[in-house]
Amino acid sequence: MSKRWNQAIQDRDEQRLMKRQAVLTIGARLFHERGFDRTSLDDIAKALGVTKPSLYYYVKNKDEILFEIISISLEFTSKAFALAKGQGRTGLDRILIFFREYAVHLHSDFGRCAARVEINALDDKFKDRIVEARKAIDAEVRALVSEGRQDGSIAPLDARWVTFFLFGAFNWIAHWRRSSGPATPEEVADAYVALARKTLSPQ
Amino acid sequence: MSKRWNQAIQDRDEQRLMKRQAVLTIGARLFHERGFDRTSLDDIAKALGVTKPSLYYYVKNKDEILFEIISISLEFTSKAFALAKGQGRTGLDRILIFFREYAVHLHSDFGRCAARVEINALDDKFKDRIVEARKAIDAEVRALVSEGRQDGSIAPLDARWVTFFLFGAFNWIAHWRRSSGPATPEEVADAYVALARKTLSPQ
DNA sequence: CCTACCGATCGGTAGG
DNA sequence: CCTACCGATCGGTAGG
Repeated sequence: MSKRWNQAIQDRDEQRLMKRQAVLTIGARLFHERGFDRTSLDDIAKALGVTKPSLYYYVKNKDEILFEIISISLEFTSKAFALAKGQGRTGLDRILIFFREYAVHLHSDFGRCAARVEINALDDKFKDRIVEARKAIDAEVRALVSEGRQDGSIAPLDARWVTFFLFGAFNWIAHWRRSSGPATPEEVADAYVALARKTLSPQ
Repeated sequence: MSKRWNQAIQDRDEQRLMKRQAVLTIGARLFHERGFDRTSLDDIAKALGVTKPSLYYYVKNKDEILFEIISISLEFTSKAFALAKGQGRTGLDRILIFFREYAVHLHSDFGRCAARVEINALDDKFKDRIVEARKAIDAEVRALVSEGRQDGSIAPLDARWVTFFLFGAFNWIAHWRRSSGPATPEEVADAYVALARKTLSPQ
């Protein structure tokens, strides 16, 4: 096979991946704005300038679009966690680094959609995988709380409650933030991290 | 008109109101579990042991069911706020009394539904009224934060951020709490109020 | 309070 | 990547 042939295939695959990404991004935006059930595949296709059947060249079905969006968001969240574990010295440090990354992520199309859109519509197979991944992240943050309690950087709080409490506070950003708001994502993140520090720190 | 006649009418009206209440309660439960769009009027009717057209004797349409549920929840929230203002001495006291009532409310069918279900499906008239009522409550809680800052019971925090932060933390209860969970509503409320106190209190 | 029904929407597919 | 279409669901109504 000539180089040109390989190149052509690679370009085609790359184009396809990029277009798939466009489907997911527009999907995330519309699902977040109108909700999953109130967004039709025609809506997504229209926003991309194609017809509905074309979408099936890039995704298997509507459920897969939402599942992929949430998967990508969860991968980002895991990376934020790894970063926090690598950079932070105390348990408190690590949690705050994580939540700062997470707060900024909640301002992106994927982050917003993943945190806000209900997954009820998905079938059990998809739903279970998402619930499991979320539980894993929840468990990791709880573990950081325990570390922080032991190294003295975090007050003796119930890890379970405070983790739910903080995820709720942060996830809510996806509900009220408009992209055209007055504050930047970083400003919101800073304000929220300061409040999280106050909630967690000893005394 | 005889007494018996008046009594009969009163009974009929009362029965109708009670049945309307049953429609709303079942609606709230199903909307919370499956989402508004994924709950059909047939589902609600079936759960009540009647057929769909019968529902129209008690409510105007599907939108009105959700709007009424949220209105009732917002009325409860306003009452909680009035209670807090009457009982609390400091700004911090008042906010914590309010959020304790609110946290318990979030365990009821109406509270859960109002805090979790998206209102996108409603037409603008309904939606605007809900948004306005929510803004009013938000403004009242912010005012309590300012009071607390002045009387020294609350740290010098940005009232806007901390109010969003706390509402997010509490509203999230409606997302993860199962009625069959290990903790009682009061235990959850106490744990959350303790965290809110830590977030707000000076030092 | 029910039977029967309409009109619209929508996910997905056939076939090219 | 498109035209044309199917089958199912669902809110709401007619008429009793």
